[in-house]
Amino acid sequence: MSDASAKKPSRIQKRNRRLILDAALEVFSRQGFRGATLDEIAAEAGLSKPNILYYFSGKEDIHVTLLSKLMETWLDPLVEMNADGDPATEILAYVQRKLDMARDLPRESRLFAGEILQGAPRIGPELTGHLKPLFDEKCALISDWVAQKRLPQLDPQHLIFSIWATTQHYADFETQVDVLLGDTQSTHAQASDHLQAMFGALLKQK
Amino acid sequence: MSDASAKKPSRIQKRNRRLILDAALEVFSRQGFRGATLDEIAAEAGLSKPNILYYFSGKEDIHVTLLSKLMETWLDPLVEMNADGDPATEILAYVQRKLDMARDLPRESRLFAGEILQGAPRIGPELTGHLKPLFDEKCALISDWVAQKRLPQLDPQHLIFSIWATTQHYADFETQVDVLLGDTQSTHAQASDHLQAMFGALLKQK
DNA sequence: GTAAATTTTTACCATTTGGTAAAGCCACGA
DNA sequence: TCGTGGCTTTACCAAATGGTAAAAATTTAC
Repeated sequence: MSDASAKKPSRIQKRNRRLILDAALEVFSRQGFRGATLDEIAAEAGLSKPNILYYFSGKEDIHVTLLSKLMETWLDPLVEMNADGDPATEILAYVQRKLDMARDLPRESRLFAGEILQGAPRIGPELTGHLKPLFDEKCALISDWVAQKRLPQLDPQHLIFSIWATTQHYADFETQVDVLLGDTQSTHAQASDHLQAMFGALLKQK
Repeated sequence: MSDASAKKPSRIQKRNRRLILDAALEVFSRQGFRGATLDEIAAEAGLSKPNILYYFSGKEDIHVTLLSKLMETWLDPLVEMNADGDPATEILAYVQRKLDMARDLPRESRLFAGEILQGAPRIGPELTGHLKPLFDEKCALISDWVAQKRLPQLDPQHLIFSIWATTQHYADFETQVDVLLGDTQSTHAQASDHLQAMFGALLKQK
């Protein structure tokens, strides 16, 4: 009847697990799974390596935990896209939420990008299990909007790909963006203006 | 007086260096620099590890060689964007070349993406030395087109980012695209249609 | 305050990894 | 046929890496 996960975590457990996950996010997002080392994560977290293995059963456990927690956050902006609103407004608001998220959670974006780049060896099931149903649902919604002539003819699937690609680009390719733009302080605002204009032009053409 | 690189490479040297670089491209593009191992590259190339180190001075040498060779190919489509052509036509043709390249050279795209994701520790100088001047030049060209009213008001820098992001997405996030589209045979054609429509709408609005 | 439970450290270990030394192999010209 | 130079293999090595055992320290419950 007893369950290992039934006990409520102590204050120390909560603090240290958070320290570890935060450190691991930093390291995994830059080095990928195989490139990251427990020593590096330990150093970043300010804990000893065996201490880390007291809280997680291994390197993979940490990585999987990170990816699982991330998935919910990641899908949230898309979930919020509502069938009741104005089509173009809803989609442009989604673009904005996605762009804001790339600014606020760049490490999460890179973690996800790295995992997909490597062929999604550890997150594959989540993709088919969680992402795909939501993706299909929202594609169907956009298709409906098109059928109702509330949007011009367009390809819902590739529209969503374009939104993901353009927004996440600012997190995943941040290094390149920084090199090419110099030290502009207003990158986010410019990106927002551009993306709103671009997707606006696509969605509002008659 | 003698130079190590002066001797012309033998047939065997050319073949084996190509084998190694091809294998390394496969491994580095999936695992990143630190995640890749010489053993894996050796196995993929069908050579022994010491034999690989006979042709390259180390792991980093292979990686840098790959990235250097890649850079030229990578910038080519942008170089071809011509000041003499019709603005919208030139830009849309660039989008198409970039998309074709993502289809034809997905490993190269992922290699580059991985390097940028990791903060460009080994390609940084190439970015400022080669990419940035070209980027600036083409941004200036697009700016001119806008100033001449041959294009609507738009942000050249972020336009180019959007082109890179949307086209390379099909290579870098191939795993995710495959999961979400099922086994469609016509992904490339659909992507092409969508991107031409999207960037067309932006460039041709009055 | 003290015993029990939890957390942290110390001291390891087996495997993997990038890299080296040197012997062996092999093609080819004299 | 012999030697020479380029290529390949065998046998290593030191450092790094993921992980473990168990003692030591600390917190918590009573």
